[in-house]
Amino acid sequence: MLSFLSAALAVRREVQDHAHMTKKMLLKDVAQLAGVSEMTASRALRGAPDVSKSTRAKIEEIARAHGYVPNRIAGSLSSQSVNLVAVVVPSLNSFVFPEVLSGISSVLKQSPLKPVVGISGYELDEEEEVIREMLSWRPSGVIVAGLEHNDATRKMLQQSDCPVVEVMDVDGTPLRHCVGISHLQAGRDMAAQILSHGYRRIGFIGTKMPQDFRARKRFDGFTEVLTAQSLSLVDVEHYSGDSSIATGRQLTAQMLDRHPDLECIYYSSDVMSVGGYMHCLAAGLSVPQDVALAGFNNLQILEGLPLELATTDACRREVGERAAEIILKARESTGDVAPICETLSPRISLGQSL
Amino acid sequence: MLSFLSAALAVRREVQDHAHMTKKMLLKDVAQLAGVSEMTASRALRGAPDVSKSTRAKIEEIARAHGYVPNRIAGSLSSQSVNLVAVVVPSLNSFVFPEVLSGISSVLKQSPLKPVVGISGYELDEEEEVIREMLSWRPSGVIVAGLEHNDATRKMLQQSDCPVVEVMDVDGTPLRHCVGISHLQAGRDMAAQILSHGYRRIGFIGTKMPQDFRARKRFDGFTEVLTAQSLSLVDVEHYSGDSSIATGRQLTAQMLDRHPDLECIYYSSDVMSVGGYMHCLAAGLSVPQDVALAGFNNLQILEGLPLELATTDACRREVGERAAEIILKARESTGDVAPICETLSPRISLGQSL
DNA sequence: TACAAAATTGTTAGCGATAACGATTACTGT
DNA sequence: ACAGTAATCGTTATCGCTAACAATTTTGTA
Repeated sequence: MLSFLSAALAVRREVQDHAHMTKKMLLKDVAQLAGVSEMTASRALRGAPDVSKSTRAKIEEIARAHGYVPNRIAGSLSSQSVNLVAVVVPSLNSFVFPEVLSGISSVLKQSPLKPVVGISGYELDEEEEVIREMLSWRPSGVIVAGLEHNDATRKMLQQSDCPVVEVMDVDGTPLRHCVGISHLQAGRDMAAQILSHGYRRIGFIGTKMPQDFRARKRFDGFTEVLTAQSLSLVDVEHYSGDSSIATGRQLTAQMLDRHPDLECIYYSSDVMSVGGYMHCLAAGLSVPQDVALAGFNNLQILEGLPLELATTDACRREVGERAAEIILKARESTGDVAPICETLSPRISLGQSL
Repeated sequence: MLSFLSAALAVRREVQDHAHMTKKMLLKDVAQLAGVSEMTASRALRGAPDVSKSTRAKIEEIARAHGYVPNRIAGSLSSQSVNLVAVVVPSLNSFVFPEVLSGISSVLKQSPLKPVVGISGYELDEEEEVIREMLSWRPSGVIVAGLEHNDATRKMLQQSDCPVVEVMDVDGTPLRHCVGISHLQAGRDMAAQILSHGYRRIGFIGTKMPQDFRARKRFDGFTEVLTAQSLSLVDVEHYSGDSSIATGRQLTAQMLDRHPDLECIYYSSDVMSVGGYMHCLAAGLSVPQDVALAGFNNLQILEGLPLELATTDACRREVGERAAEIILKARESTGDVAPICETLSPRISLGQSL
């Protein structure tokens, strides 16, 4: 039953014997062993042209046999180029950014560029530090979530001579390139949908606004439409910390407790609306008859629930793809690329919860 | 209502004016402007000693004013040290690794080290490439999920002169350091629990085994205990691709369709067991009366459900913390650190689904 | 066969920072 | 005021690799 384990062990032992024989291999060592100059070895291992088939093979063979791992620090310093793209996102727990990353990776795979992720924790000062750290490695591009940065961050990004793409949001002035959706409009659209379904007593549950600019914009767009109809939110609840199903459930319970006649709740995230739905399931409330629910992001966790919850797709994967394409385009062209700003159209899924 | 937006715009414009005035600042430029040597500027900006309070202040001021971002490529090449820790995980979508990362980050924050994430996609050859890439940057440490690697990967990791910690699993022979739980034992324990509750007609739903060694070990441990009781799994379902609630729901529906008399299902992941639970909710089945469910990982999404699902906590955060601590310890001590292997004890939560 | 063009290899000079050590200046006590 | 030590600051030599260009070999062709 465990045969695959013992097989693995046998292989490992065999390899360990070779281990101590080898010391830190340098390009110089490979070159010497191959009887060529460092330059030729360098060219061969990089796949550069101007190396004969035979010597290239010999060099590659020696490098592999000795487990040579090129020192990219030295290489990058010399060639003045780093095949990394800095990707700065607020969090990886929120279920939303992994998909953006996935879009970025899939596009970058066609190139030698590799994404490197930094986490800003929804804090502008932390973001500054993360970006400074990433820029100190002189990446080939920067993709950063959001349009809001502190002065120091903006200055750094502008002075960096690599392409910068701000993603996820288009409501504001981008530093240069930008891909995303209008959260202001997403909020407005969902409000319109909710109103068109006849709901009037509406509540909102969302993150502490100063932390999450995009959630704030959705909130603003949402209330803007309500106000235009001379309506206002019956109740608003703000939480700090990560969104979670548990928090969504708890806050929903509290809000419905305060306002049993609430007709609809708009959440700043699907994770929260799922929590709200869980409360309804546990409390025996039927959705949308007793209360209607709507979230945001169109996260994967919505799939498979007994009921399809209303949401707005934030085009996360596509945002990642487009951003990466802009980086690639800027890399190819010699001069500056004219600022590109792509506004994607978020799609509302009404599901069965409205 | 949108006042915070226009404020942001005003600030941005002001900054842009400065942008074009500055070119690529080098340490040499900072030094020159401060009227000191490169060395003093370097020392000042690094916070190294042997710089007077006043000159340090002057240099820092100039650097900040001109938006100088040190070139860590040059710095690292010179100092032969890189303050990065490579973290290689199979996926970020699976809900499980972000928490490991979080544990790592929290510990590394006490040091100058920063984690850098690489994704191996549950493929050993992809893992090899990712690790080669990371090692080429000469990190101060490597944390990699799993004990199974191909020969080339093992060789690289052994030859690298930085500490290597394999995490999440202890069933096998670690290259050197290792922190995790025994998945074999986790499988056995859950089987024992399920049997002790009287269930006999049991099914299993899990990932395609060759991809995920730890899921395979849980499966092996699980069936081992069943076999010891002369029992065998009534049904086994394997899926490929990422785990998701939708897949869990669908496969559960299919399995219960094939075997309506099934008493209990063990899943390789909580994401899947939640899906199973969703099927039960939708199909009007009561858990555990009609069917008992058990998952693995103790993911956050379990919190807030109407019913607490049985699971095993994989100590993800703690694993990350311990691994980072080993890296730090190895960094401090001059010589080699004796191999450390920490086996954490996974805690089973029975919840109400068994 | 010879000679230019093409293909392959080698040489020189950094890339931008820092370690190590040397030089200078600033204090300290008597 | 002056030796002696401590606090600052500067000079030199890399770090490991790669552009750019020079040198060499191979190839093609008249």
